[in-house]
Amino acid sequence: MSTKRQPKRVPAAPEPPRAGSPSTATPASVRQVNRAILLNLIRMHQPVSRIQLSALTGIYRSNVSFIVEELLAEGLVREERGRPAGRGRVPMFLSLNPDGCRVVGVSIRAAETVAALAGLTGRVLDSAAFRTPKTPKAWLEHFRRAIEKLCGGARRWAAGIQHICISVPGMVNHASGEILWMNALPGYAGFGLREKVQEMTGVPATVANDCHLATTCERWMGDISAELRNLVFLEVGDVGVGAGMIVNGELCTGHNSTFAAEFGHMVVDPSGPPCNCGRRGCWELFVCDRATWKHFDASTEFTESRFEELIRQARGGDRRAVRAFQTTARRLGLGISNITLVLNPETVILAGRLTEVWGIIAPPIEEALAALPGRPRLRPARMPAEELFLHGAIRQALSGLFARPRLG
Amino acid sequence: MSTKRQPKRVPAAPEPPRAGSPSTATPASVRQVNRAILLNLIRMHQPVSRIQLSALTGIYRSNVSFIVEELLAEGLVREERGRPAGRGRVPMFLSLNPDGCRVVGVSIRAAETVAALAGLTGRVLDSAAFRTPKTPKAWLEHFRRAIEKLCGGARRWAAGIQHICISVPGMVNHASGEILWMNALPGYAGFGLREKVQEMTGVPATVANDCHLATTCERWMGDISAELRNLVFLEVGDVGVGAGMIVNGELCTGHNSTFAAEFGHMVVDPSGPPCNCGRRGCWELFVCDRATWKHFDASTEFTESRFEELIRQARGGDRRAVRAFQTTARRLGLGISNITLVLNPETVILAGRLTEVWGIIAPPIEEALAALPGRPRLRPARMPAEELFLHGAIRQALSGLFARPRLG
DNA sequence: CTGTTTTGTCTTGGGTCAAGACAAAACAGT
DNA sequence: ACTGTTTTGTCTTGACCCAAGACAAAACAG
Repeated sequence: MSTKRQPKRVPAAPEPPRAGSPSTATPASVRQVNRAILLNLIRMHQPVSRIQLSALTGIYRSNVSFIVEELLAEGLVREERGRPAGRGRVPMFLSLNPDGCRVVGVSIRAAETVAALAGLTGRVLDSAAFRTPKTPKAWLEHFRRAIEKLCGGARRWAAGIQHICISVPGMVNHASGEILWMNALPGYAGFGLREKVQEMTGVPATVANDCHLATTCERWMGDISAELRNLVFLEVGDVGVGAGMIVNGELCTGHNSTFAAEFGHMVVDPSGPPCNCGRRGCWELFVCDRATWKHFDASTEFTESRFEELIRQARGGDRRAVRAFQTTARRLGLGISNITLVLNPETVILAGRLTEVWGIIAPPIEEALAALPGRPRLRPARMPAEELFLHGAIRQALSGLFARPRLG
Repeated sequence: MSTKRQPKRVPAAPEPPRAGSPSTATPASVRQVNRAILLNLIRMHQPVSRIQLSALTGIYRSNVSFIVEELLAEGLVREERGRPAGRGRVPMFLSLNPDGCRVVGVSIRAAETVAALAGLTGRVLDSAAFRTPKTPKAWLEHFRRAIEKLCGGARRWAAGIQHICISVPGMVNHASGEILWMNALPGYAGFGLREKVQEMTGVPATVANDCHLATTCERWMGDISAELRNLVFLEVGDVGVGAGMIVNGELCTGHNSTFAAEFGHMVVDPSGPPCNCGRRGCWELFVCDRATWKHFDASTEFTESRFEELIRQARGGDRRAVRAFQTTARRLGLGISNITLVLNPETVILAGRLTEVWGIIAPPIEEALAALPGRPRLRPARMPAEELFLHGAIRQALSGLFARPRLG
């Protein structure tokens, strides 16, 4: 009989740390840490051989094999024969098993809600959308039908879904999963979204701010070489600025898990126009799309179609349109300068429709940053904001599998 | 022959993580984590028995004993017989051994430099001061003599000192230990302070920004019950505002380890007076002591003695003096509001001479914060800023012994 | 067909912790 | 004084985890 050691088959339920006491380490936490490191490396380098993982981490060959065996047994990782390259034994290539788990990411927007089913790699397998209703109760009913559609009918109701994460365009309590308020949908304020969704589906759920999810999503998709430990994400919208920030490699959600990075409401001019937050001269009043429109034509009202036309004109080289965006960009530069002085991020990521005229807005912003000591890299988001929110939710729903335990 | 397990006697040299690769966990890192947790708990709860430590952490009795044995062997912890309380075996009380190690904390100020010798508990055993010279070369010479005095003469030169940490009132590169610039002492710009000190003394050294050290010091001294994971420290000085911030339990030093939390240079009024940072309307122009003096009497120059007189008058109830501080407090409130919206800290700590009139400045600040969603606690620093800088340096010099390893 | 190289598996040994038996030292009650 | 109870700490055992290296498998080179 072989004495070959066998990996435990745990369902990978990450235990919450005992409240109050510092989370101590046990021999098992060593495995949790290394396992998470390897799973992340497989995600980033796939397809990858065991020996490459060993070289990347410093973990010994034999132990890489042992941990990978556990991942294979759980179905998170897939193995296939690699191609012979030069002499030597042919390596086995490891990659994430897209069918290793099923999660649902949901993005609530003022007009529409989208729910997407995704596998372990985060690729969307199927999605369902509905007009966002005015009341959370009606939303729940629509959401039930969307989930049924994604799962292939009421029969297989929520079968196999491991986690649901919901992106909310407003302030939420990340800890309790409660919506505190949404500008566009006041009827949802105070709604215990997470609890209701969990009750209905029987699946663990998470609720988070849209821009916070976008921030972690940008990092998730980031370069392999340069791990971003300090970055700021800014989404310029019609009437405001949403934002998220990663400090020392961790998303900042504030001490009571409700908000942080509300850069839009920094006062940059105490004698400026009143903001509906109750103060005067908030930054977002100067840089949102409405403000850009006002710079262009103060006499007519802002509408989406007019703004799109403005973008087209600016791209076409229309002087007045270009100047409107330049004015906004200078004010963006002022605020980003403030942010840089406070956080000294490595990268500032900009999202929103005005990134469609990146060639126009980037120079004035860079100019404002030029004189600063720790000048950050500036770049547009990798995809439109709406997609970032949805993919951020999917990523967050998957994060339990990839997260390292906190020790100490 | 006994098979009793014996603790390794390692000199506790924390290995730097291999650059580039994520730091993996080994069975040894488990011990490092738990050892750090126990040492911190002994510091905070001393005198404390092994059984109490076991209850606080969840680490089993036997293992607490095993780890404590290691700490005793290294001389970091001291054991004494506790008092019998009720029946049962008399517990042994553990506490930090003040003579367990020797470190030196140094605070460079514009006028004076102070060097202090301290033991494991952080209590100052002896100190030496000298006028800060204009050039770093002369400073090094003075510093050598100060160290000699602290060590009891040239004979026992730097003997037994485990670490030196130097607080600098300016911008430094925490990673390289280089001074980038100091407002008050321009001659030091570009000086590789850490390397020079290490060369001269043969002792590992750290160089850090004064307010960053004060920030971690306030946390170190913080309540046992409420571990502060998000706090902001602000020091209002003659001409500027220094600051530090802790996010998710970690000090934020920015992506290139040079600065962060430069709240003083947030622009709060783009049409305000010019700042010597090259921009206009920086916050510190409105809230520094000079600004307060100007609110009181714009016709005469600011001097230290006049400002002290102003404080006395305000404390005495002089209407005009009180109003000058109230004006400053309102502008402080504006900036702290901005900071709150960005960081959502649990606590904001204020230091500087204007905290001597806390009863006058606190209400206007609280008023500005009242309407915010995540209203932070506001409190004055536990000790004068100069002492915080020095004790912060001492604490930082000790931190290697108390820090947990980073895993992942 | 043999030697070399590369990749992965299996065995061994050491570190770490949890669990519980055991010892020591106090008090309570008789 | 003596015994039982309670509390604290020590020692032993077993399980988990990793590093190191022997060994096996599978390719190419000559």
